[in-house]
Amino acid sequence: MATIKDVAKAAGVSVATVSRVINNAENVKEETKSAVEKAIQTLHYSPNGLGRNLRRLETKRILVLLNTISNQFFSRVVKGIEDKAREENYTVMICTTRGNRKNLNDSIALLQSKVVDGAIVMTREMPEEEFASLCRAYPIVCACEPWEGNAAPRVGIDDFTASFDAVEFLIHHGKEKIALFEGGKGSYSSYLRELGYREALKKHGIPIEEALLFQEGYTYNAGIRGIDKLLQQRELPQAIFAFADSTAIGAVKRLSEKGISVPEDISVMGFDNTAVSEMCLPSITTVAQPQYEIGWKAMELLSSQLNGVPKLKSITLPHRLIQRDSVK
Amino acid sequence: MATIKDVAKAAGVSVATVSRVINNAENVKEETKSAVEKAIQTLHYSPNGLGRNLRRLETKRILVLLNTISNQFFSRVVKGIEDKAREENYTVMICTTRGNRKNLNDSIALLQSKVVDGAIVMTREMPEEEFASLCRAYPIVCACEPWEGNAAPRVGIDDFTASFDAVEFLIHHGKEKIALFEGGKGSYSSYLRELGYREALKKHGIPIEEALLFQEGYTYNAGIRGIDKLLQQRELPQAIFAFADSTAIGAVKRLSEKGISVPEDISVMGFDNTAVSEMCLPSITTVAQPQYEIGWKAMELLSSQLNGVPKLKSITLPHRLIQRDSVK
DNA sequence: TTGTAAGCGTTATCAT
DNA sequence: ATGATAACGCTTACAA
Repeated sequence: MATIKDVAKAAGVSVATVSRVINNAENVKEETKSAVEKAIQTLHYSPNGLGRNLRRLETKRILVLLNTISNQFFSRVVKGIEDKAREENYTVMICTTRGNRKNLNDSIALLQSKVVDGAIVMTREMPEEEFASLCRAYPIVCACEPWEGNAAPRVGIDDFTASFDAVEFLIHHGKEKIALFEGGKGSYSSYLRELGYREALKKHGIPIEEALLFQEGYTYNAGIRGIDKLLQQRELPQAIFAFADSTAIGAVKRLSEKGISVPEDISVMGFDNTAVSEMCLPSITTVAQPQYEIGWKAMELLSSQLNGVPKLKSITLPHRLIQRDSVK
Repeated sequence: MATIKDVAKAAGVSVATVSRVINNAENVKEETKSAVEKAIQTLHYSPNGLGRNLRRLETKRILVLLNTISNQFFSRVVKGIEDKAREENYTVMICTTRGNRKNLNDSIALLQSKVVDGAIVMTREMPEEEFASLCRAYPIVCACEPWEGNAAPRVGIDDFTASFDAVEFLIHHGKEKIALFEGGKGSYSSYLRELGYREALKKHGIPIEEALLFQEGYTYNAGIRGIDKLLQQRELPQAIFAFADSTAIGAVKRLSEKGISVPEDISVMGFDNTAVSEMCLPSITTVAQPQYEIGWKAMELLSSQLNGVPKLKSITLPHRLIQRDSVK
């Protein structure tokens, strides 16, 4: 590969001049400029980003940290991040942890070793305190997943209230016995949503049955498993509130296999308003999160942080209920 | 941020020694080593990757180039890539083009500027010849999307035969009038699959009706649009073969809205065997691609290329038919 | 076992 | 308008 030196030699100028041409500096004679450009052409020269980054101590790249990319919900958030990033001339690189601590460490190494300027983090495979100290050390913004700390700003919805609203909606539709398919013990968003559920039932004087709470995770198979457990109980609830659309869809699927139809026999409510929730039959009534905007705002916070603005506050964006066919 | 110099000073040694400690070199006295490690601790030092990469002229990172991450099909391929990459000590970074030429250029810049060592490309937003010259210049492996050139190896299925087999399967189920929901004019995989369709009909002496071929793309909405166009024709076909599961699901959805049920009134066949094809109602009979293995093999080819092995041949992996409920 | 110093490919400062 | 040259942070001969 040709380097800046080769180009300089070929064009009969100094490396400084070549650098000026590459970076569109004002003060280069038209003649010299074209000579350099010609040399660049013939040598197929392309500046080495590592050298440039090293010198400038910035990369104009940011990292998006996800558990997995096979998740419709996050992919829409990423779109928001990407669009805002483009506007600010950042390149977005996505890394996935797949729930694996080693992968997480590798990704964090990208921050430490300055391969990226900052990160937007949507997964939390790390002890709280450790994560907090990372946030203090590097430009980091959290998206979606809430946490108790505040070492980094977070952009997302109010999980408690969103859940509260959804449950109240079900209650207004005459449901009292409502099963919860939650996101799993480790998830703080799930924890907050459970609190919202409890509060809503309490407000309406409905007793809470702990046997109706299932901690199977945010996946499709969680819905399958949840139904299998639920069917072992002696009475079916009137509704199921799943904390992810795919879980809701898994539930609908298993119910239908068992000859129970939604929404005639039981109502099912999802969460996230991902594309599938509209695609499936019946379409899923769900709590919409403004995914795209969450991503956009997160990137906005990160970029201002990278431009020296002191760490900004967290942002809570509005959720809303989407009525479709799975709740009657 | 502390640099290697600061550590050297703090530990009272040279930078070379610090470097040795960082890289676990053999010949460092235990005593010196622990002194350096202590200095690293107190200074919160972490080596700057840019300097290291610049010196080594390699990054141990590879790029995965996708159109979008909101695609179940590709996310499974990426998993295969990631797992193999981990085994070989590479970090995977994903960039998306979103069909935008500028984004593609940004991503390619990562190759040119040596931010990554090589790339696995699954999108083709570029004139053939231009892409070929890129492939000659950098370590690149293609996955999934076939192309006529061979400047880079490609890992994927035999699209022609896969389609041929699927159509013959439909014919064996008594379908003769089969509509095709294709991937769009620009897609070479779609083109090959159409050829497979034509060949299968020809073999069984079934005349081809050009009016049954729809070029709406690989998306859910393509399925919706396809049905709307199809319903304007005077007679419904006996089957629809969609070149993507999500397109098949879109078709099923629209059909059901129009009171036409699958598979009773019409059969629908998908392609890819993505998770949703199993999740929806009815579940979709489809052509399975070994996504995970495609990703794994692609990474295998890339890594051998990065290790100096001359460019290897393309690999064709087997497809298979998955019978579910959408074809009767 | 350790240190010195060159060099990786840039950019930026300071002369000229 | 252009050129020398010193960084940027690291690794690695080569010397000691």
